Amino acid sequence: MTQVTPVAPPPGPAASRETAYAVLREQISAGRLAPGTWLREAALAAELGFSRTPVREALRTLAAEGLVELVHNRGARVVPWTPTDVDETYRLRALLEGEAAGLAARRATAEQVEQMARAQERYERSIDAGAPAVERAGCNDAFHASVVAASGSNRLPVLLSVITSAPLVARAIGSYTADDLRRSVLQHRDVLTAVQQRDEALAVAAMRSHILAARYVAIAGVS
Amino acid sequence: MTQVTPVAPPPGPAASRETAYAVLREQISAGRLAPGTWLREAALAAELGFSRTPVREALRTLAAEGLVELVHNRGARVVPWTPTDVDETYRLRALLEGEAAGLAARRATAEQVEQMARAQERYERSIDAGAPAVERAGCNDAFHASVVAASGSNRLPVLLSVITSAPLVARAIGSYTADDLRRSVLQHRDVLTAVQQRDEALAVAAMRSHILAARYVAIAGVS
DNA sequence: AGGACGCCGATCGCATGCAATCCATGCCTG
DNA sequence: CAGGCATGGATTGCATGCGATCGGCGTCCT
Repeated sequence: MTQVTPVAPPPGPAASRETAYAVLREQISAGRLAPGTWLREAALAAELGFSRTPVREALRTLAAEGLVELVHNRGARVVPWTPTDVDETYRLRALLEGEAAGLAARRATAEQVEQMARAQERYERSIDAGAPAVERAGCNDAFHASVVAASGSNRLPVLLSVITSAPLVARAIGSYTADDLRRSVLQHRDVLTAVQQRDEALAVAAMRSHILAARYVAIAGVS
Repeated sequence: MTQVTPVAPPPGPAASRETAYAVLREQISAGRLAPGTWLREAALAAELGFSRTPVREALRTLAAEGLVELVHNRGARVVPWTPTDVDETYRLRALLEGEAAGLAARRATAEQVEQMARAQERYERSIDAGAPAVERAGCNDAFHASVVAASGSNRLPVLLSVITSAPLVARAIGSYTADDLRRSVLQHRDVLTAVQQRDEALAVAAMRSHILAARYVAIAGVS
């Protein structure tokens, strides 16, 4: 079986469950745990140094997000990502994040717009500096998160977390060409400008086209 | 504390967890467990006749769906539904179910279209027969579910289950006027026709307007 | 009297044990 | 030799116990 990273004993409340969740999610989405791999509670608990309970709860969370599939008395199996899945995910992201951008344009506070602008600045700097893919991906995530936060919706973050596989996006960003990166930056800027100008239609359209365009790179990443 | 229905010992695998989940979800969404109520694992376990483990997992699922809020060392608190929440939920449903209807128009199989037609027939019959609200709501759900199924998407059902509170919808349908019911039936027919005619634009628009219109009744139901 | 500190109870987080269930393997039978 | 069946092992589902942590309340000090 593929080895999962052994981790140090963590502090804080609910730390074991969250650590198990974070480790598994990272390993699965990064592809280190191949699709089809069986994840056994006891084995994971032993490797992570926890008991079965937190591992079990982490697996249930992952199952709710669709990353693994629970089979009674068999264990949890990593579900495979087909190009169709990625396509579907990105289309839904475009729908939901487009809505988020539109809401942000309508009702973001000055503070939230400021947050978006800072995130965008960091994103541009990380690209100009030729930062490693994981850092660029983090800055990209931060910008998207700032838009969702600026939407003021309580449910959009939940829905997006269900369908957005961060490491999948990271892998896609890692394989961006120079042109892809430039386009990504400029599309982010369009979204930012739209929100600053309270241009709802542009905000929706810019975010939608940004994600629908990124879709192709992401699809290529899994096929 | 509000009493939860004591239930008989259930059969089958994972029965305790699923029963606890079903009971709690029903009680919460129907309003028998008032918003703000604290749900304690030990107390629920005692009332339901299970141990804390399945209750605990049920609560985590409910928290993931946003029905309750977990607070460390305090318990789970029933999250209140404000008119704003209902509005937001219905807008997102309109977005997602509109997408579902569009996809259905594009790629539903003959079998799936047949399913939709049957569900619609049952809905119309239940209304003509003056069936009780809970049955009308069930038929309504069945139609919407048939559209989502016809979309062929694996993720739309998951996303919709996260934001759709069935009993909330049921309560709204219970307070429909005769005109509301007629409108609902006719809008369903528009969706069905659109899918049959492979008219994607109409499918999206009809479903969206159907849900956005129903929104006002639902909002009135919680305020 | 007002505020801060410390103790105590309540509650969750995690560990572990037991029982039920399912799959696979090997044997027996036709 | 093929098919069905019984048995054993592996795995999850659930129960329960213990420790950690947080909130509430009383008390003491200022």
